Amino acid sequence: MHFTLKHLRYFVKAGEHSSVTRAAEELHVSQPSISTAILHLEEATGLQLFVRHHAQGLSLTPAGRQFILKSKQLLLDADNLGHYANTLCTKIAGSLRIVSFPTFTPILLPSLMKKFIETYPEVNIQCDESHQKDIIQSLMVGDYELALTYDLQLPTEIEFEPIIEFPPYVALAKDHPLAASTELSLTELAEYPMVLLDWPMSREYFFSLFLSQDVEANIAYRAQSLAMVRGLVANGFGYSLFNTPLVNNLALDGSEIVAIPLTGKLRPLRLGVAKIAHFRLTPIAEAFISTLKERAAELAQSVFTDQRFYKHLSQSEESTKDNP
Amino acid sequence: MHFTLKHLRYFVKAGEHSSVTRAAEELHVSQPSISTAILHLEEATGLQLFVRHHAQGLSLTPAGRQFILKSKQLLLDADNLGHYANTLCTKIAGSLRIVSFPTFTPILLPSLMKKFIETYPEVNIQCDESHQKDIIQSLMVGDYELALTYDLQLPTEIEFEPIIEFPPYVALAKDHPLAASTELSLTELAEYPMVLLDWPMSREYFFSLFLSQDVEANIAYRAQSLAMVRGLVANGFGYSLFNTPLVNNLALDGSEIVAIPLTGKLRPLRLGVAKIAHFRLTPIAEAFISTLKERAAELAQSVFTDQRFYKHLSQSEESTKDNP
DNA sequence: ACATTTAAATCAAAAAAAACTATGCAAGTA
DNA sequence: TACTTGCATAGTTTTTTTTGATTTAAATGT
Repeated sequence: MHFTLKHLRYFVKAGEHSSVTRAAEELHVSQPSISTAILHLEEATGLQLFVRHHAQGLSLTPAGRQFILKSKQLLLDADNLGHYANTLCTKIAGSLRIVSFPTFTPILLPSLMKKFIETYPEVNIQCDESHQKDIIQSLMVGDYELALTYDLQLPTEIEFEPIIEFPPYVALAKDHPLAASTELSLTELAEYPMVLLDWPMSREYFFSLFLSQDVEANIAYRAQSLAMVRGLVANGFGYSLFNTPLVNNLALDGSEIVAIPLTGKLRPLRLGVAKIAHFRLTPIAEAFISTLKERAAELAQSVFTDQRFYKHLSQSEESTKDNP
Repeated sequence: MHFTLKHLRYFVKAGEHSSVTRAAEELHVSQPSISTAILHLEEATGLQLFVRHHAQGLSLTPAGRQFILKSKQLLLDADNLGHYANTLCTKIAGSLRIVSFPTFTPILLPSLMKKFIETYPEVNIQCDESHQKDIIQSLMVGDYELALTYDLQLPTEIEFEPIIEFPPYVALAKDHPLAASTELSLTELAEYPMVLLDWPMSREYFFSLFLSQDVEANIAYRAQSLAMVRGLVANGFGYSLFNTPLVNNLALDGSEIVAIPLTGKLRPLRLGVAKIAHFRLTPIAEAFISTLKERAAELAQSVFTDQRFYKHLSQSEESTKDNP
């Protein structure tokens, strides 16, 4: 025989008042409900919890006194669990786990997380990086509540809300023959050697761009990291196509890169938040999304704008780097 | 909306197995039971606990992962409460509260408690002293589980099990005119001054003895403590009637007392254990009663026997005190 | 590509638990 | 002695839980 929290609640109230009737009043139930609950509990525990006094209530036995203490504690714990659940789903406190696609993560997330933590200091953010397939997989399994990624290869079970649009652009070494162009087409580029970011989803995306222009890319080098692609481009191994803003035009070895806009109708990449469809987000996640939107708007006004069109980028580069 | 321990149990099992079906199997309930319990819990907490996967179970959300941890803890606490109750009503460990009548308490209890604690070192005994009225009162209110007292003035709600019988005897100063008698009757004593232990129940008992012999006592002094009665008797203020064995024949000031048996049909006092009728005793109390019975048997073979008949007492006194 | 399997949600019906009203009973109170 | 108090019990009704059957939708196998 098992006891329930309700049994304990009834018992504790009766014990506190030394009265079944008063417990019933206070709990807004009938007197027999309390009475039978106590009987049940005595049966379940094998303890005699009360001494009954005719016409004047009841009083706890020594065993009952010992048992009521622990019972109160358990009820408190149960209430706390309820409150905890409530906190999890209403208060902006606790922890948030997100995954993000690696290209823009180091550009976007550090400042975003900083801003978020300033507003909600009680939140602990864990942000991991994964490729699209793993992002989707771990979202589905519940390892993360949210993902920041591109709207590519998403299954129908994943809901996507776009935030920023990134058109592709060309990245060249400063001394590349085409480095002085104000804009370029994929057709013009095709004959030059290209450095490819050889990641599952990115690879297919770049190929699709060339396909849409009916040309074929001349892949000279493949690299497995963005830093390596930048390094190869800056050192003249070829051009490359990027979507995420360049922001900083130096490769890790200090050599310079130039960004040039592309002509032609090319599908841009849309960065946004992905989550499981019809998934009820915690308020932490909701808050994170709105902070992200604010931050995206800010960035669109500053660094990202310069990047999106070559003019802006070159202006900012000329003013920031070449002039002084 | 409230959740129950059962809901938590179902949820935790499902979470542990990432499967409603397997949880149902393990808990020997149907699959819909688990399913609805989880739904209910999600409703009650406002949390999305699981991500559902068609045809391959479900997985905990980050919030669900946080919630399941605390849920497991609460379930453990609940189980522990059950075990605790079980311990209280089966294991000889914990605490025992008893009351005892003051006349024999300092003679009987110290050695009895020592013996009991040696066998059951995990028990903590609290033994208080009270007069009969308070003993009964506090038993009824559940302040104590057991009482050690005499079978006098007990209401029907109190169940009494006799353990030892104490006939009354006379206590005299060593130099009292009657000190050499081998036995005495109340009629012989009546003319001498008597020292009365002036306690509620004791008083009535001693009077009833005289009443049964159709004589009246000559109360010269009244005292409110046994030690004082012994002192007065030893210093020649009068004789007194005792029931509890003398054991040690010295008053607190070192003067000596002599014990002499009484003739005539005199109601003895029966010492025993009292508890509320139909009250389910804890195993600690049960164990205590059997230890008490053993100890009573031992004492009846030694000190108490010498006391009950004057011959034995004087022998032991002569051999122990006068000879060396 | 289609059938089969897997596993959760849903539905309606049955069973169990809990609640209520009314009543009984024993002791205290007027 | 009649009246009140307060817990226990009985019988009913309501609510909750459980269940078997069915549905749904994705994964798996041929």
